[in-house]
Amino acid sequence: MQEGTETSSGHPQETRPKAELAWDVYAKSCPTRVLLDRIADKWTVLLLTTLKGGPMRFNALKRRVEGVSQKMLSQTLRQLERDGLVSRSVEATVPISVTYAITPLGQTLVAALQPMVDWAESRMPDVVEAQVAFDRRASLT
Amino acid sequence: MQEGTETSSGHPQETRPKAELAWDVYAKSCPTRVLLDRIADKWTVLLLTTLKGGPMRFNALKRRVEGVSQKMLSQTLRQLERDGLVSRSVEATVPISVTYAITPLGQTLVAALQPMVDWAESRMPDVVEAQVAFDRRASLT
DNA sequence: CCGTATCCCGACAGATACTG
DNA sequence: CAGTATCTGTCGGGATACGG
Repeated sequence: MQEGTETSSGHPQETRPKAELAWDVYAKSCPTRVLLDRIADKWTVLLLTTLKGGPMRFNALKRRVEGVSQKMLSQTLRQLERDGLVSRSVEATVPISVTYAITPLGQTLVAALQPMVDWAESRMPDVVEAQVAFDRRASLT
Repeated sequence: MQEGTETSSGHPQETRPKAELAWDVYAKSCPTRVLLDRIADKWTVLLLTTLKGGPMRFNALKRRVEGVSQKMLSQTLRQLERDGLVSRSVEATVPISVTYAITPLGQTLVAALQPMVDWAESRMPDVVEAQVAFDRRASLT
C-alpha cells in the first residue's frame, strides 16, 4: 500500500527528516489542517453527503457517485471508518454483502459543512465573475 | 506556468478524451466541487484566515505562515486574487511593496468556514479516539 | 459481490537560481 | 522586496487483474 496509511502524521508530503521544526503548518495545535486534509480528499464530502440519505452497499455507492474507482472508494471508506464518521457492517450472505452508514459523528460533520455548501451555491457566481474580470485584465497585457 | 491555470474546467485530473459523459462528478450543477478544490488547496484557508487579521505584505505573509514556499505563496495568492477573495495593491516605493488584503467576499467565505473550524476543534478528539480504536483492532489481526 | 495488489503516469510541491 | 523560471522527486489515483 502506497498511500493513506500514515497513522498520525498528517503531513501528506513530508519529505524532510533533517529539520527539527518540521514546519508545523501554522500553530502548535491546529486541528484545522487535519480536518482539511480529510475534506480536501476528493470523495470524502461526496460520500458523506450521499450516505446521509441512508445506508448503502459498496457497489450501490460506486454506481451512485459514478466516477470513483474501486480503489478510491474502498480507500476513502476505510479512512472514513477509521475516523469514526462512517460505520461498516458485514452480512454473511452467500455473496457477502457489506453496508455502509453514516455515524452520528459523521452527521455532525455534514451539518458543519453545510454553511460552506450554502456559500458555494450563493456566492459562486461572484467568484466566477471575478475570475472572468481577472482573466480579461490579464489577457490584454 | 504548469499548474493552477485552467480557466473553467474544474476537473483536476481529467484524462479521458473518449467518454462523452466525462464523469461530471456527481450532479449536473455541483458548485461544491469547485469550491472544494479551492479549500482543499493546502494554503488557501491559512492565508485567508491570516489576512482576516489585516492587510499584509508578501514577505510578512511568508514569515507568518512559515512553511509555505515563495512559489506556493505567490501561486495561491494569485488564485485567491483571481477568485476575488483577496485584493492586491502595489505601492511604487523604491523597493516595490505589495500589500494583500481580504475582500468582503473573502470575509463571507471565512465566516462560512467557521462552523467547520469549530467542528474540528470540538470533535477532533472523537475522531482521534476512533482512529486509535480502529488501529488497535487492525493491529491484532 | 466485495474488495486488495500491482503498475504506471501526470500533477504538483520544494529547492534553487535569476530578474525588475 | 516581490516575484518568475526551471528542474526534480514524490504521491495521488485511474486501469487492470486477481483473491475471498
